[in-house]
Amino acid sequence: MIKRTKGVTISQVADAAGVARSSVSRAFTRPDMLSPETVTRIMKAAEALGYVPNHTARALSTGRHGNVGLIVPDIANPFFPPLIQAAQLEADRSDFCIFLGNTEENPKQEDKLVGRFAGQVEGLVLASSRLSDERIRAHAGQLPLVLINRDIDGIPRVLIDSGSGVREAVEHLAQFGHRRIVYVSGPSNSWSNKQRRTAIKAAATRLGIVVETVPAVLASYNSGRNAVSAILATGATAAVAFDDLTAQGVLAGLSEKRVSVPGDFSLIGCDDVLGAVTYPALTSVSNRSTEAGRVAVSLLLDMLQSRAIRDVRYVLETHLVVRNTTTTAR
Amino acid sequence: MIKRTKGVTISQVADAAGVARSSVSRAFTRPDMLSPETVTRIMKAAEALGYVPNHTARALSTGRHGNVGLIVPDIANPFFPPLIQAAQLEADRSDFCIFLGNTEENPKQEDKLVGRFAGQVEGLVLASSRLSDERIRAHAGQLPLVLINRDIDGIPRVLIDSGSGVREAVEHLAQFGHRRIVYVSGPSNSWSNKQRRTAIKAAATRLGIVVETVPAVLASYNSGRNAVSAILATGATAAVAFDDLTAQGVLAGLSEKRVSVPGDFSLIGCDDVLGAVTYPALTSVSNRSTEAGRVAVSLLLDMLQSRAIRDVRYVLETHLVVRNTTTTAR
DNA sequence: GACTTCCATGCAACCGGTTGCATGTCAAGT
DNA sequence: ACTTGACATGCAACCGGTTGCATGGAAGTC
Repeated sequence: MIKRTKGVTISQVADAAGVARSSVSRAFTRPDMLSPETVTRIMKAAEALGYVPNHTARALSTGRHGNVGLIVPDIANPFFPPLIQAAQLEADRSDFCIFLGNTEENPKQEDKLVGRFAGQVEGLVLASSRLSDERIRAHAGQLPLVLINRDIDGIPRVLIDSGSGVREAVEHLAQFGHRRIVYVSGPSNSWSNKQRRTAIKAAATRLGIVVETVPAVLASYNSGRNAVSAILATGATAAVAFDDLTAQGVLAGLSEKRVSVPGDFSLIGCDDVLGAVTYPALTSVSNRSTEAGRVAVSLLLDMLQSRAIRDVRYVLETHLVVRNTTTTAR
Repeated sequence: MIKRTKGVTISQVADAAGVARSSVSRAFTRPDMLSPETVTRIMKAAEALGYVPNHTARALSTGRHGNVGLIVPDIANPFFPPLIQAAQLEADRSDFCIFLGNTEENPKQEDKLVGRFAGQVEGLVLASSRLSDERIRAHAGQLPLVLINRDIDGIPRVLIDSGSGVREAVEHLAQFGHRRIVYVSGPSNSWSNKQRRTAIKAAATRLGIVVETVPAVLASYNSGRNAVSAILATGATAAVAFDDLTAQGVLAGLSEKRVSVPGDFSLIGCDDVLGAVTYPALTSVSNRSTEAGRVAVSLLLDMLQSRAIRDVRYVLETHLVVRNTTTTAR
């Protein structure tokens, strides 16, 4: 049977070392203020007792928790894990901890999480937030906030410009002679979705190509698969999907309907999260989620240190990664 | 420019409502102790000032943080997101928050995270921990701990018994006439890896089948792919991989080498995280990670409430899910 | 040897809540 | 009318640290 040791406090260490509580505190936070002998004596006593500073108490008196929150809509979406990892790594470099929240694409849950985190983190990164501008502004009034893939004036933000990559995608299809294409859209309250749709329309118009939009509701394999009938009904010869997951679903749906890719139909994903693991390997718009995670946290820590709110707008460009799901129009 | 509002404290609310601080506190935590009129008066004042209780201060005096930690080795591994989601959902039902940590498969990082979390959570779930038994025991002495896929006496644990499914996998291959198979192993410090290897050997021995082990170092697409030459060199006609990701890598490697699956070679994954999205759809051992996450958190919350440490050993059975990567031995 | 300086350390207030106990009030019981 | 008790509220200590200021002793200066 394992038994729990109750916490050793600073007072016990102080008694053991024969000093005041304040000295123990200083031994840990500002050892330069104490004589070296006192520090070692305190440290020895602390070690012997197994003392470990109480994070909560420290946070209460200093107002510094040493953690930042990161909220994402869906951990299961392969777009986010690299972003999370990079954020964690960057936070780690400054001895900060990341608290991760998953909202299941649900604004109410997101709101709740932000409120819940607010008291225990020094700042927050909201990735692909599904909240309204108003709610985000309100939260930004409470604590330092950095946004990823959400463009709101006055709030520091890191934007992955899939526009550049999507433009290349449309040009790529145009070169292959496609004249009628489909955009398989994602979540309607997603900033990226809006951005991609806009970029596709603009590029297509410029090149004299017709674009139709087929909604896939969620960014997922199944909604992509379910969208296939609608896609084929448009008579298009190629599609660009909101993301790789959706594209993968479309790929599966097409194969079920005996539509060969790229022979009969060309397909392009977005975010390049699947690499070459689909069959055939998916042509996709590159992803900068790792940089986005890193930059967002770095920006946030910067704000915390300088206690200033900057109106930063950091844009990361993307490009088309050509693989095997695109070819000449039938 | 957004400006930050500094926190409203309980004293300000007390002054505004003309009551003592303790009454404000009670209005929020035990309103039944106060007269209804006082409660509404306090609530009105709190509302007007925009008061929100300070989580840290509360945690300091009550010792209850209202969060539990969840530490996983690799968020990017599709085995974990469903587990994380389920854990979060279960925690939510009791108004607990999940703090997620990612260790990048690194025991040192894991140790650090546990220490870091220890002060801010009431309990911890370690999923597929890469720590030594000693370290885990040491941590269990500090705070309530529940393990997933790690079997240590005296510490509550939830185990996904892939043994049952793996046994079915071997029997399935035996029925198809395979006499020589390979186990593509995973991380050496993974409990699941050990469990699976043992189960395969046992089942194979019983059925008179030869098993060779080829290591894939990490549980990943690339290590699976890189293991292919070694796999083929054994002369085996089928393989069981540590997990689906590894299997997917093997699948890709085989296809590169023009070895057709299942025609020339049969392949079985583990954890069934890819569903039917590979091509051909992967036969795999089912996964109970959702239940594992839910049960682990529920167990932990239970421990927190009853302040007792139970020696629970919760086992979840698995089964073979047959798809299209297995057939008669060549 | 007296006076200033500086450094190491202690004292006590503070962070923002919670909670056991004391106090005061009012209504019911006898 | 006096006791009793229930109930609403306030007081003050406490959770475990941090930090501005006071203090005392040793070293430095003339």
